[in-house]
Amino acid sequence: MDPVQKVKMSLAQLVSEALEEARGQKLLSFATAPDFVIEVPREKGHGDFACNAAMLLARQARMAPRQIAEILVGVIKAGSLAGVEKVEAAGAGFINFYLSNDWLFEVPALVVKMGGDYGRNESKNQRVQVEFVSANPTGNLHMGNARGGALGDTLANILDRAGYNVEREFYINDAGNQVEVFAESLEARYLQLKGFDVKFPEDGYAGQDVIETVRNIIGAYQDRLLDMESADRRQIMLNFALTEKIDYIKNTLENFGIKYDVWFSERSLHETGQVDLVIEQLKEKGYVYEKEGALWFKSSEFGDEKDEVLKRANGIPTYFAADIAYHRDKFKRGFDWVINIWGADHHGHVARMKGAMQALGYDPAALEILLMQLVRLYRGGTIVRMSKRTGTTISLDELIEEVGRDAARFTFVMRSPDSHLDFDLELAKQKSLENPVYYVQYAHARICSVFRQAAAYNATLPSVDEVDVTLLNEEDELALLRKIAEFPEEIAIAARTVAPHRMARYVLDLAGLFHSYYNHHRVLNENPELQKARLLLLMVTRITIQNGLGILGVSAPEQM
RNA sequence: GCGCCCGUAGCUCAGUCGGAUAGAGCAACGGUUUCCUAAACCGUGGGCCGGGGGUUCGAGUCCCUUCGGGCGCACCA
Repeated sequence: MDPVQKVKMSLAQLVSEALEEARGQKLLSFATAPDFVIEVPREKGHGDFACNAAMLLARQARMAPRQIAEILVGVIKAGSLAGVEKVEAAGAGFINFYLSNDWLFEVPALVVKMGGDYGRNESKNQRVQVEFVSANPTGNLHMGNARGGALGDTLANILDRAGYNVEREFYINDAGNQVEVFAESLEARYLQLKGFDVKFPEDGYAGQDVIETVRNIIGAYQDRLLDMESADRRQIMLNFALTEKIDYIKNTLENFGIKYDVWFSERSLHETGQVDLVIEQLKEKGYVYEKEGALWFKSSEFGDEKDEVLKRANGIPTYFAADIAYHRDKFKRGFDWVINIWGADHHGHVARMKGAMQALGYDPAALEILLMQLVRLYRGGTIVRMSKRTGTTISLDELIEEVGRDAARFTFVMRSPDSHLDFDLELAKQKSLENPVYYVQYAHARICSVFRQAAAYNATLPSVDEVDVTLLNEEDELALLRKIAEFPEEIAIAARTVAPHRMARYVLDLAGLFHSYYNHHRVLNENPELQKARLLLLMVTRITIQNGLGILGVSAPEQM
């Protein structure tokens, strides 16, 4: 059980009882008990935990918060809860609790017992789906896809540890207009390579990688595509290219540490008639009208700026229509929570997609769209311009090649999704404590190094029951234990607030506390009992760092 | 023009439901050190949380307004 949660719950119980007691003794008068919280005060001088019940009750009880706090403190029996050493009213009306360190001393045994599962919250019996990257299978993966990948996979890991049943999904945009253009581009390149003077489509895919793909097609088909109806030729080329591109995407993402549970094809939605079906459903519900030959969805009724076309005048459904069918399908699959990670340039779609779900009778709040801002690449101080025209664009493969998967993943999740990300390639490669990834990994390696050193002295790692954990009474040691104790709660918060970057910060903070501790105290020392206790502290620090890095998809090396 | 996101220390950024004296890293300045993993460690300075108004016991956080930056506003995706 989450150690912090455990303490908070017993303190909350204490406060609830005090409230009832005070009401019973006619010291306070209120109808409903306030929805107070037990929190960790920012200031150390304000105790270990604090409660805001008195402030929340002020209006109802018609009494100054400070006075209420004092009444409650008077009612709480000092010795009524083991480990509570002092309770006092403070500040504007806080109730501060000062605890003995006993609750922290329970932490190491718990961490050792749970091992790789330390941090995991109880099962929620809820299914959540995270859909991310979903890059067009018409080109390379770029930095936006990379950030989305790191964020999505980390978020999925967080949700998993937070007790959800998680599925990762990739939506393959293998239908629609862009795919047509892609096919035309392939055909044009093919004919050009075969010596025909055909002009390349105006908005075609002009990248070098498309030419590569066409070379591969020629390798497979030689001249056999020449004497063929254009439509047939395009179909063959398209199927080949999509397969190749999807394989490429799959491989690259696997190199990045990402494995999907489901690869969902947009084309399948069209083929099974689900796109037309969903348009019909919306029509029946009265959210569709015809204008200038096209079918429109009344998204403006759901807070969108304007209505949106579902089916063009030429009879072809839009991407939006397919996307509605897709999201309907997600809900039909029974997910309690559906999360999408989109680039901020798609924010305009949020309102209408939620609106469409609402129109279909689903809860729009169950659809969560995490928007992420764009990425700017730097090399040292100078920005790396990402231009397809000049060919200076950096793909995810190249990034992994240059800085490594660990540094790339960490850097992408380090910042809040809604903050622009400056990715410094030089910093990410740097082997110094200034590099955040290195800083955290080094903490882990350092612990392993101490263990190796201990082994060289013939000191084995202690088992929990042979250690007197109360010897860990240095400020630094207690701070480390407290941080470790907070890990499960941190996971819960990161999940609840859909904030993958919190995990990176947590692990940085933890590593910082460890480095600082390491610099001040000898683990391997002349006092055998103290040495055992400190080795145990390092063991649980290591487990927590390992688990944290695991969530981030970053390796925890034993040596650096 | 309308909508969304951002604006916090010199720089890059944190800051769960509103909580007590707003934090971290880097840079700057001062000092210590060569010790289980390596130029590391300790300390100091630095802020009208873009501006203004409001809500309340209490606002970086919520509401309104204004300024600045990014993005979006197709029968593209």
